[in-house]
Amino acid sequence: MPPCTPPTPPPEGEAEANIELARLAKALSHPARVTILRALLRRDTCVMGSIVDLLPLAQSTVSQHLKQLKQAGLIRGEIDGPRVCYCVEPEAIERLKALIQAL
Amino acid sequence: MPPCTPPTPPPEGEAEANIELARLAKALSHPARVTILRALLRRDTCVMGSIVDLLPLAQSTVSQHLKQLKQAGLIRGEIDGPRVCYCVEPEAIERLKALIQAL
DNA sequence: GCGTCATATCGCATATCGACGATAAACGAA
DNA sequence: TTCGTTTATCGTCGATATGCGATATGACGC
Repeated sequence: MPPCTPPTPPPEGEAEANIELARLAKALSHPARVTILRALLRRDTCVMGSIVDLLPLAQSTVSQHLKQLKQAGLIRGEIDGPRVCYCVEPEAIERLKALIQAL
Repeated sequence: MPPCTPPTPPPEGEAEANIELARLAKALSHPARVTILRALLRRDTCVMGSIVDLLPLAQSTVSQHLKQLKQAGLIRGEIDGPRVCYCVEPEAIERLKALIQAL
């Protein structure tokens, strides 16, 4: 007999939390995106050009990664003259931390 | 001028941490895998058959997801008679929590 | 207007993911 | 040994991810 406790009913709203966590985790599932997020958190950079310099990737590829981070709600892009200034969404980061910590 | 601090050199060993975090995040990047991990953490189930019952997926698909969780080091499978008993690797979970919290 | 700079998007190639059914492999019981 | 139960693997498929160069878009200065 395997060492298992009797099956408990899955807590309320767990399915939604699982989907939300999976979405956020997916956004972090590529080293380049983790690198970008960390750089933005350090506030080293916020402009595309300098983010590209951090990575061995083409500008278009970096733009795609930024798009994914934006779609996951982890970052935001504000138009700043001819550039776009990216910054993190602190609430989303906190949400991610909370979901992971609750595991 | 965008509101950026002067560029700081990236901390020591950050690239490795980014890769490690991306690997762990990738393992959690699918709702089914989050569901499985949570069930194992609750110790509701540990055998394939009951895990399959939790999900609207075929047995072979669940086996694939378990394989990915195992390859990421988040779970372990112990042969228990004709069955396999899966359980979480607490150290890996703690590592994940630490990496996320350090963001 | 025109050109320039910075960024986003398009189009394409390749690789990986996620799903399934079918089958193989391992084990206990009869 | 043979059968049934349980899990892993294989082969295949469509969908998605990742990368690039080329091109479109948008904002500014002239």
